[in-house]
Amino acid sequence: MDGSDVNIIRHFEKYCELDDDDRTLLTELERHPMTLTAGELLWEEHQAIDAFCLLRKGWAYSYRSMNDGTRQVLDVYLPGDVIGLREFSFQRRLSSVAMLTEASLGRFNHRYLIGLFGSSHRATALFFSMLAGQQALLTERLVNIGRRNAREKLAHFICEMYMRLKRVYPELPQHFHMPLSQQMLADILGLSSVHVSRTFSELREAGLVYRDRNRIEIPDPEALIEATQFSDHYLRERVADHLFESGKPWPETAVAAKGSPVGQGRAADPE
Amino acid sequence: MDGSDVNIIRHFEKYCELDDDDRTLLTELERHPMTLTAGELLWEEHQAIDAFCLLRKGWAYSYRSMNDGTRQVLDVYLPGDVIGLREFSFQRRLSSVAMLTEASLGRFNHRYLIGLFGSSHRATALFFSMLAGQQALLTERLVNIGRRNAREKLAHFICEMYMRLKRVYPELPQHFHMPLSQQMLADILGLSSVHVSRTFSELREAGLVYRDRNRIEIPDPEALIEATQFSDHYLRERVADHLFESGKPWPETAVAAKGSPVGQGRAADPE
DNA sequence: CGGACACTTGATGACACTCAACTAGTGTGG
DNA sequence: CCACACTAGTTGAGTGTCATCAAGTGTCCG
Repeated sequence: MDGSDVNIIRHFEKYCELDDDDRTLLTELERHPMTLTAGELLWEEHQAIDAFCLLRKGWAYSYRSMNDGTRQVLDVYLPGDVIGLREFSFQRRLSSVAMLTEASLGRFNHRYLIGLFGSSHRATALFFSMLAGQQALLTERLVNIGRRNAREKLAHFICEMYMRLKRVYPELPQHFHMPLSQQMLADILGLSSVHVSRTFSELREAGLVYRDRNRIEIPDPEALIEATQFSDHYLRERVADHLFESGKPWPETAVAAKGSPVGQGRAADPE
Repeated sequence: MDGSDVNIIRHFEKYCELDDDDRTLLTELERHPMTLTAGELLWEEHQAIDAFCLLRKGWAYSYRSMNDGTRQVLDVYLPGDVIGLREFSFQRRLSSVAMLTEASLGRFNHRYLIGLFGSSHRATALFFSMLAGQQALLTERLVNIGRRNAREKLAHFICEMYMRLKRVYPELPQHFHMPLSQQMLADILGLSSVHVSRTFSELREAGLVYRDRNRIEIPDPEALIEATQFSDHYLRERVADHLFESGKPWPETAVAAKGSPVGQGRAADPE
């Protein structure tokens, strides 16, 4: 289950190879963890920015509150995720962050991050990669909210969580704990909580997803993936190691490729 | 008008201060531009990734195609924007990119970017900042699509474009050229083109936005901003210069702040 | 002049929202 | 141990926003 601790450094190495110096630099992130309880706020929209956080244990989420009292959840964070990276270049928080469970967090600030830029290409690439990965999650959620119906939205989201959890906990069985109320799911998916309830009933009747309180069971993952047309492309970020070998960079060697689209002619491999 | 060229380096300096070496490094990006015509594809989803692009002139957009033939637009790029950064750590394109107008692009690859990580903290921070800024745009669009009705969606989007254009072209008057068909707007906002048409009529009747083909006029920007509750927080990214001075980084000096949320007590200034 | 394309307008219906009543589980206090 | 409150979720009825389909207008362009 997800009570077991995640080895953060080992988790990072899924994104980008690291050497011993990198690892030493990054263990700093875990030196002075703080603990928050479920429901507690990490920070709120509009506050001055003074830190980023590495989520070591537990679940968290970020959200924007609307004037009419509704809200939109932007991210759900799992152990190993870095919170607040997106606000790197802003003066004030763009979203609030709160805990979904008891959680342990390591803090670090801009100077640490910029110091990292100076100390290690690989660590820099790692953070760049994590930011890119979060962005990929966001674009997928955008598609989900903009272009799918309630059933597809919910099924797709559950698929995504399943896949993300599997990445963090490779041994994850076909049932798992997902500490998200139906109201929270509604805030994530741009639905009403009532409709989330109905949609769960639909998925249960279709035999795709069973739910009991916060326990989710996916009897047949393949079937769910098929039903939602889920593709995990956007969850497979990894910085190829050979990129760090010194090689010929563009644009120095670029041939002016006037009029011919980049990559045109290189057809996508059949998956 | 937006026919006039944007000085890219000067544009970058709005995001992060640069020294002469940084500027020299970055001018490389413009050395071998390529030109694409309106409608032309830069790349397609699932293709192998071999480059990023700096948009020097013109407009572009990225999108995801759905199985049912609809699509979701993810970004609209303006001169000075970097395209494809989000795919930094992926093997294949997550979205297709096409031109909205004739456009000029500078290409660069991973090695150039990673080389930059080694050459300049400031340039690294600049790219980090651009990635963060694009993510902020995405989160705002997520809120827009998830939690607002058609009228608010359209008005908010027009506000956003107006503000973004003003950042690139400070002299922008209250009317401007926006090369987006109603179908395209529908694909951006998660609506149907028919409903976009109706919504434009509504905005016209409310006296908020007048439209003639691709020309948009905002007679009273203040009124529109007020009506949409628009806030430009998320467009104001900038890396503070003092962060580059050597100072005490966390987490080395972090005091374990057990149980007390980061930033708690620092109330947001009244805006 | 004809055809393509972008947009407009009307009619109809589906999907999801709101409101409201109800159930089940959980915690609290007497 | 039971009464009560509180929360999360379920279900039904009525409503509304927006999608879809279809017909029609205007403009551009050869």
